[in-house]
Amino acid sequence: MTTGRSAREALRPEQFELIAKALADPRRVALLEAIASEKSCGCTTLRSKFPVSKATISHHIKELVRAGLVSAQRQGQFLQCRVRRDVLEAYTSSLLRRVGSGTDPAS
Amino acid sequence: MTTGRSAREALRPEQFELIAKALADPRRVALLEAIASEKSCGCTTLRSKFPVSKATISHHIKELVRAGLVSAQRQGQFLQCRVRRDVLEAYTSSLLRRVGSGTDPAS
DNA sequence: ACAAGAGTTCGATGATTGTCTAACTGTTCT
DNA sequence: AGAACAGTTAGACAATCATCGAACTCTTGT
Repeated sequence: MTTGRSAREALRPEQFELIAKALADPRRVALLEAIASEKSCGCTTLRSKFPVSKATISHHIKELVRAGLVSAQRQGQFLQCRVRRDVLEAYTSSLLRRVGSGTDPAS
Repeated sequence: MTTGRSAREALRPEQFELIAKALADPRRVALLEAIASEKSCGCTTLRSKFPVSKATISHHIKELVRAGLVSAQRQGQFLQCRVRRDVLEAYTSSLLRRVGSGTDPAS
């Protein structure tokens, strides 16, 4: 389904920073991992996997959405969230590009 | 010089977390970027590029070394530090692998 | 031995942040 | 309408962290 070109190009510095900060908390990465591996991933479902309150889950999801790593939409009373793998890949690409040259003497 | 197999395989969770935290500070990423683009990169050289004290530079470098993203050795009174690009790549690989499946319905 | 320079270590401080409880909004079902 | 459930928001608190100045170690050159 072609993914849309969306985040394939470079990230804006602001988003780069938001992503890096979002990934800095191990719990949040675990959450991201759980979202990626689940089909439906409401707060309550996720909450049953982590020993944190639903307020904390909600907060983490908000941060992940703010960083662009996750897209979420209400489905009735539930929250449907999916991992934006393209954004994650854009981040890793940007990171490798920024810290790329220097080691290889070919440049 | 074949790089050694070093960090090609998966990172230990502990190091994964250290790296993520190390990359969370924009200044530290900028520092990492500067180290990657410079040949010699002592604290004083780096300090001239960022408006921070040498104590702060030293602290950031220590964190980068602790995370394994940079290797540093004293060369006389100077500090010689290089970016461990293999470790950075191991991090991005681990990240993509962890948050990998789930979006594609093929599994 | 002495001075100057490069980097480290030590507290201290202000800002950020992960977490909680409690109160709130919105949805679904009877 | 009312109860139960899903998620959000607000305020508070503790922990972490980036930063600094100052004192320290180690090296180099005189």
